Amino acid sequence: MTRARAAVLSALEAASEPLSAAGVASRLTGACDQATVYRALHHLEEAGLAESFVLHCAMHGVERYYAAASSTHRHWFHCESCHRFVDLGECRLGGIVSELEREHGLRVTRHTMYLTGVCGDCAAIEGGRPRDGSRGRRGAAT
Amino acid sequence: MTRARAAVLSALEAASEPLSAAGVASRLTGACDQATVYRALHHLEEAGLAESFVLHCAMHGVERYYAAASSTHRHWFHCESCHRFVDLGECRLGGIVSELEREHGLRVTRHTMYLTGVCGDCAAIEGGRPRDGSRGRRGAAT
DNA sequence: GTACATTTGCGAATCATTCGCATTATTGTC
DNA sequence: GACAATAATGCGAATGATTCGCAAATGTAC
Repeated sequence: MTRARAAVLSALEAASEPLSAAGVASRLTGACDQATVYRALHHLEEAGLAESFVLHCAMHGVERYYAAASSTHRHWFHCESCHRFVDLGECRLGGIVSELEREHGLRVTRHTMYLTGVCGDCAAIEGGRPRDGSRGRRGAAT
Repeated sequence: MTRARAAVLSALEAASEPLSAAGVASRLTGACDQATVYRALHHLEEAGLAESFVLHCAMHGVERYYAAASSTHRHWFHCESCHRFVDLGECRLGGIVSELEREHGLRVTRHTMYLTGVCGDCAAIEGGRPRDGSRGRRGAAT
């Protein structure tokens, strides 16, 4: 594995939540080019070392987020107030997915699922700004 | 409701599957500006008349797809061969979502779920091009 | 260590989506 | 039905994530 790819993979593994390409790039000290980050992320996903999904959030717009692949497929919750992710743990959709697969005669190769709303921390602060609201790049948080 | 918004809404209602902004625009005879289509789609979604999700497909790239809101929340399957959507019917995630909400102390306001793979028709054609593969705009179907 | 195959950097290009602003359509009110 | 106030539309340009082309640099097999 090349240096750039290894660096991108460790960034994903070190993170406690999915990272966008920009998020990965900002964590790479020996900065490598953004095109390389994108290519590395593609490569890691194809190699089964990372999983990704596309999510829209008011603060960051539409971006693809990557997480290092764990032993089991996982899903995430995204807080629309603090813009952090909460790990929802192992996927529980197996039953529903195979049910739908059977009922509709499909061959499902992949599924995407994520929840959005307000996390416990932010809910506790009664709709105000959470304790860590300092992560955005692009404004627009109404 | 203005003419443009009404036109966009009927396009969504007439379609048997979710449409991207480009898809809506291409079905509007008395063509209105693309910016207007985007604004109308936003408006309809805010008004609860449409639902949307962002999906990536090899042929069309990342796009947001809109469907006229029916009485119940629905989910879709996207075929990676013919690039059509299959309606999976009423959402069955209620149980799982509230379970996760409780377990993680979240307030879930929205969830996104979709399946991708090969639909029955395409599977029957053994990996070949399906009967209707003539819908793409941007190349890249490897 | 050499030669060949890959990957990286850099800069420019794409593509969906959004913005600014002047013009036009809607809508409630007389 | 005409009028004023408000919101929506068209047009053109801008934005932001992502991708491409190509030359230089790195990784890998022998």
